[in-house]
Amino acid sequence: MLYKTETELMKKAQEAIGKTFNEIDQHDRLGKGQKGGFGHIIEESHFGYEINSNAEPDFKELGIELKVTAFKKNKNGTISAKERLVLNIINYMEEVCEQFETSSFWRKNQKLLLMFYEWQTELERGEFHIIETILYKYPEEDLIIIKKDWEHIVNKIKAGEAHLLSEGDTQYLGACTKGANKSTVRQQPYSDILAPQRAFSLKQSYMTSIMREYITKEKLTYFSSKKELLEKTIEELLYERFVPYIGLTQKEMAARLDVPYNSKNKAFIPKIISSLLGVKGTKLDQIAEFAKANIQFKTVQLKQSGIPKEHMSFVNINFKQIVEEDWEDSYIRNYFLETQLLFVVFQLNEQDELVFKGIKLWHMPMETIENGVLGYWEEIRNVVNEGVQFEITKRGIKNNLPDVKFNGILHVRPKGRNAADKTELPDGQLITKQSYWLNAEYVANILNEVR
DNA sequence: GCATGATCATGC
DNA sequence: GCATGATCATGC
Repeated sequence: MLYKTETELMKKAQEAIGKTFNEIDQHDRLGKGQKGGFGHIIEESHFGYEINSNAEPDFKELGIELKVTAFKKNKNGTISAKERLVLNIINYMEEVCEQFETSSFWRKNQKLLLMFYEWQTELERGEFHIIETILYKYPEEDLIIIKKDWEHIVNKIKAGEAHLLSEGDTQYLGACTKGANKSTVRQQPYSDILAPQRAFSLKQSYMTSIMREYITKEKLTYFSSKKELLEKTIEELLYERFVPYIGLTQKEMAARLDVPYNSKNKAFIPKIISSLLGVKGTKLDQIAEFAKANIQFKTVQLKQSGIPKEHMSFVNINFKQIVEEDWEDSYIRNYFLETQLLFVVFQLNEQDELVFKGIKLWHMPMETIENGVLGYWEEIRNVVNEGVQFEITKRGIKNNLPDVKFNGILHVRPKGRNAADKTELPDGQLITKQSYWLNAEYVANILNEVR
């Protein structure tokens, strides 16, 4: 079946909206023991063409690649991409010979026919519905960044460091591992070290923003202009925006940016940030560059010694999940792989005022994730699997989860409404809600190079 | 003065 | 009511 125009193809695509995969599948691909994903079902049964794995786009006459991808509903009513969108495998030997315009990524993926289905854990796979379908062309602002990401990946291969590629290195376009297992490796041109096989991918955060734009109709705001993006990286633009305020107290910053100041209420800090970025009134998670690249901001208060006043908390641990997940798809690994933190750093001066010191855009190095964080994750699982031991002390209820001294990177500590705010462990015991915290000393080391 | 259990404030 | 970012409080 040939589709001659985009309109014709999209008309056909839209016929799938509202259908389940069971209704679409004509080749019993959902039956027991059958492999192959939803993409295969749509290709074969809905569009009626042969499955291939060419370097060319699926609908090659139109230069359109088909992708079937899932979103899930969050507890708060928003939606998120279930996963990153995995594109073509990177041939390290060949990609380095290309320009962006002739690259395998661009040739295959410049126009994407995206079909979104909702992932619902309580349903059988065949019961999932196609909810929306769109012909996606990258907005100009995004394409500038994607091109830089591609160049970053290729430059790393050119430096003989294909084995050191990491998803956290780039903003929207990533190089994610793809293979049967860790031993799936490939040759690289400028080093003898075999590198894990990787594919180009659109990051989960980037996919989430597409889905929110088209499914729940959310609008994002860019803080940077196309012109600026052409000349500078997001990181450079951020520094540029923040630099004029270095040395000012929080109160002075608020005054200069015309934001109401209240030393008791830290909510004015996000307001200061959106204001100095030039998008006053926009919530930080509605800033396009932040949402798409998954940049989360964190304020840090340094004591005069340069050590943060407090450890830094993250999400609460789901203990039932952590004992069941594999490391490769564990929550904490993915969080640090896919999240960039924007540290907004203040330091207490002699008058006990908080003075703006600078920012740092940071992601956790792969090595730290695969050693330190992995070790900590394993230890939590060990303790939970053996049954957490509690001890009542004068200061409260103590548990035997690995503490702040375990590896100098992160630890687990209570975080809830109060000590009675509890969650269930896999063995049925109750425990005060616990969160991951990055150790203050570790954060201090990260911030050594704050500009 | 840190370690660590407990708690606050806010937004949705 | 809950998640999240942030901070308090005190025994050691």
